[in-house]
Amino acid sequence: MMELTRKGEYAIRGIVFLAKQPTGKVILVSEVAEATGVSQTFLAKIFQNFAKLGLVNSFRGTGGGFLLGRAASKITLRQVVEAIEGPIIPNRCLTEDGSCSREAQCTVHPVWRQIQGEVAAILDAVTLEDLAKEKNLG
Amino acid sequence: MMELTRKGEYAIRGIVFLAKQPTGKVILVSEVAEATGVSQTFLAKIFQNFAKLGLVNSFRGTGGGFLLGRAASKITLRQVVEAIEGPIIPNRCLTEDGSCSREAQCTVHPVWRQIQGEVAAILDAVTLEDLAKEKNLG
DNA sequence: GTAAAAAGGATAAAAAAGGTCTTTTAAGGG
DNA sequence: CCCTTAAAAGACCTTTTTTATCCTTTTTAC
Repeated sequence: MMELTRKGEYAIRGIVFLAKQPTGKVILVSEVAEATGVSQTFLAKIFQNFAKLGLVNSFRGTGGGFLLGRAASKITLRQVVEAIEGPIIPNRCLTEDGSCSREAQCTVHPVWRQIQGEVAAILDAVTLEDLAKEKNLG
Repeated sequence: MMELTRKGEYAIRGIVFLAKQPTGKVILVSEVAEATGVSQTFLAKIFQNFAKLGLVNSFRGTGGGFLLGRAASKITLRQVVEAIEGPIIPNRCLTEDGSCSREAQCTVHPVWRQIQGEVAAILDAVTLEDLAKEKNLG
């Protein structure tokens, strides 16, 4: 349950790699793919997705590539995950207000809401800046 | 992300319906299916699954049917969800110790662990007894 | 023995995930 | 200013998973 897809996993690896680069440096998808061990074409699609949402900026043609769309400290893990996996929705009936005809009586409903809230809060609290830091070994 | 499948949703509806019945009363799958609005054959599979794990008891033949395998207060929502959806694993690398070669360096890892822990705790805290209670309206 | 009910196996349609191929855009040399 | 080449963007295809459905078998009460 609640498993991140490969796409989501690759997405995080890729954008964290970008976040580790010097500010303003343009990086090729091929570089990111090699460094993260992800298929280049698949990663390219993921980055397209990021670009549409402004999480990364892209430049086409010779000399093109990608860089972060804003400071690493201004991109949360939640934004990254939701860009690729869609909103955090543990159950269909939380998708839209009123879509769950049983909402008023449904005792499970508040549990999903609670999970949704907790997960969102955890992911909101982590930025790419945090993730790009080298971890203390030992 | 983290969406419960239909199967998981039906499973919860079905077993909560069982939990609402008088203790010891044997219920047909067809009854549960009708009451919950789920295809009978599909629900039957789900209940077979529950039976294997002892969450419900089943009786074959004439006069057969299902009832809870133990008191509703002793069955948690987590047990129900994991019976159908499998363990709560937000990322593949949490599946087994050592399976993530990057674990030591991976800065994302602790975030998934935290999510896993929070979600498990929320689901652990809810029992079928809680879910079977009529909700206060108004 | 017959009918009722769950168990189990096989199959199939639909959706999602994963991956590849073609097109468009842009830079730079001649 | 055109041609070539590098690179992202977008369209397309394949595989796997989900979501079922149907049919046969086993079990049990009467």
